[in-house]
Amino acid sequence: MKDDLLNHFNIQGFQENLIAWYQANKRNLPWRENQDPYRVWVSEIMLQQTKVDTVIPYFQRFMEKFPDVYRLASADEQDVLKAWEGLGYYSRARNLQSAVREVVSEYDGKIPDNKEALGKLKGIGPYTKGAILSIAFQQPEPAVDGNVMRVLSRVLHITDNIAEAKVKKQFEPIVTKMISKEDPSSFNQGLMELGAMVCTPKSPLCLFCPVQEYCRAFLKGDQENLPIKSKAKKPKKVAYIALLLKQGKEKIIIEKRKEQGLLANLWQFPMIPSKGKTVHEAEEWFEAKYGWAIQIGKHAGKLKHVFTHLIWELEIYEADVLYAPKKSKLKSVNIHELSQYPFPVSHQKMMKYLH
DNA sequence: AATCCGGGGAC
DNA sequence: GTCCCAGGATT
Repeated sequence: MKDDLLNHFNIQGFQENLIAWYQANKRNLPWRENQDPYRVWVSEIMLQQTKVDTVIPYFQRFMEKFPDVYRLASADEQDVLKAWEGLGYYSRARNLQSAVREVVSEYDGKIPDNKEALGKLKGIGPYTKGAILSIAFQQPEPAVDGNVMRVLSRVLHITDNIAEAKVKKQFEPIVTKMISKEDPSSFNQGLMELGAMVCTPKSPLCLFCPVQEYCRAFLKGDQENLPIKSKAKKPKKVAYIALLLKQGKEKIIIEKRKEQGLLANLWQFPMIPSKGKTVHEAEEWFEAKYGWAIQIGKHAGKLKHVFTHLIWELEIYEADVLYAPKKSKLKSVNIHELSQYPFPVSHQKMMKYLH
């Protein structure tokens, strides 16, 4: 990327227009009620790859349940995951709690206000570090997210592929040069708010843009073609037989997922990799893996669930327990107790087939 | 540098 | 269907 991007750029004029627009037009959001570093932190984690409107109710409930670092640090991880249920990227919740526990044990419960300590906490990367330092502590640190890259690639007419890590990193020194020393919080949030409300991915509202006069892409009529971003590859399909496995009339069998990887530590109905398997082979696979003898019965429906890099194709079957070992990975619970466990959305959809 | 990690909403 | 969202961790 060229290093003379800002040579003939009116940084002060850009700052003034952006901050004035932000102050006049910013949305009333729950995490903007004050600058409590804990609230800023939680909101920034929830907002990773997640829209504002999705986050709002989760943030409200999370703050009622875990109002400060001590309440979150001492909580049961399953309760934290339950509060995160449906929000996705569940490692965010587990990393957040792990980092909060470190803040309690190593920093006397006070969230660090320097980038060295903050950046070492689990789940806090370059963006979140800069967001907390600028918003909660008024430090002129860059916070480069997707909005900021889109806005600045247009304003400065940057044509590098923003999907590349090295290109992303190059936005940080640029923001460091552009950021307001007087109000870094409003500057960073202003860039993001502008990206969300005006400088949108498609059909940006340039006629209402407070920094239109500074925008090189608008000058060239190029705003619709920026930023440049290579496409992600398509997710792979994986087929499963998913079981509504009953034990008697009231009990249903569920299973806790592994500690690592996809949907870690969430609960699910038992799933059998079904590629090339007959129903009978699925029963045998299940007995070999769990030691439970089962009988698969009626086909109850099918579900397709799309992840970022994966597609689950679930064939849902009712099934009955013929024999259960005394000790098992599987758990037998009353149907009315299912709501106490954190389930991924795909398996919440499965619950509709229960009767 | 590439891959993994959710879910939803706008179009 | 496509895109992408206040990204980070792992390999």
